[in-house]
Formats: sequence, structure tokens, C-alpha cells
Amino acid sequence: MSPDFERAVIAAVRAIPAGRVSTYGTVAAVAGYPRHARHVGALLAHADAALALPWFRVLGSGGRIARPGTAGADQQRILLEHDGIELDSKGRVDVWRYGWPPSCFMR
DNA sequence: CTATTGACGGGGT
DNA sequence: CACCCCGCCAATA
Repeated sequence: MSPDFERAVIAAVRAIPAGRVSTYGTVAAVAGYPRHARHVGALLAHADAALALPWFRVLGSGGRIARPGTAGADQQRILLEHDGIELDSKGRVDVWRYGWPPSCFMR
């Protein structure tokens, strides 16, 4: 991945405040790379730099946790709740309530 | 060059 | 909800 892309995505993820969440697609757009949602996921999953980021605040569209059933998904749910974020009975986060940035989650 | 592969997103049935 | 299909795009084979 280009260093530029990594820089921008890392900055965008670090900008998500505690108690708020964002999505792969939104992070990509905010970082200046629309349509690169998959690459945001790849970065958070494989880049060493991602370990120091609040990666757990990044969800799939609709506030869905990616790769359900995996250990990582379980860990993400724990971290989100630890962050004070409510998940519905299906483990879904209400992005209209917790989404970041707010401008991207207004009806 | 084509084909495959994703922590993705959206639409249709 | 379950599937199925397509668009997306960089990396890799």
C-alpha cells in the first residue's frame, strides 16, 4: 500500500473519539480514498501500526462487526462495550447514534 | 496480460 | 433472515 494511504487512514482512525465508531467505507472516504473500504480493512488487519490504533471502533456498514464468529470479532465486541458503546441483541451498533464523524451519519 | 483474493458495500429475490 | 450477484481496487500469482 502507498505510504500516503497508510498515513491518511491511520490519522482517520486515530481521530475517532472514545465512545464513537466509524465504518471502513467512511474511514476510507475521510482519509481521502473513496471506494477503498477493503483496503482499510486490509491495513487494520495486517499493518503492525494498526495494533496501536483504536481499530475496534471501525465497523462494517450498518454498524456490523466484521468477520463474525472469529476471536477478533469477540474481542472487538468486548472492547466496544468497554468503551461504553451499546450493541443490540444481534451484536449490532447503532451508527446513527454512535457514528463518527457525525456529518457522515445524519439522516 | 488474466485470475484470484480480501476486517467492504449495495442491490435484488 | 438467507442467498446470490456485481462493483470496487491494490496486491499477488
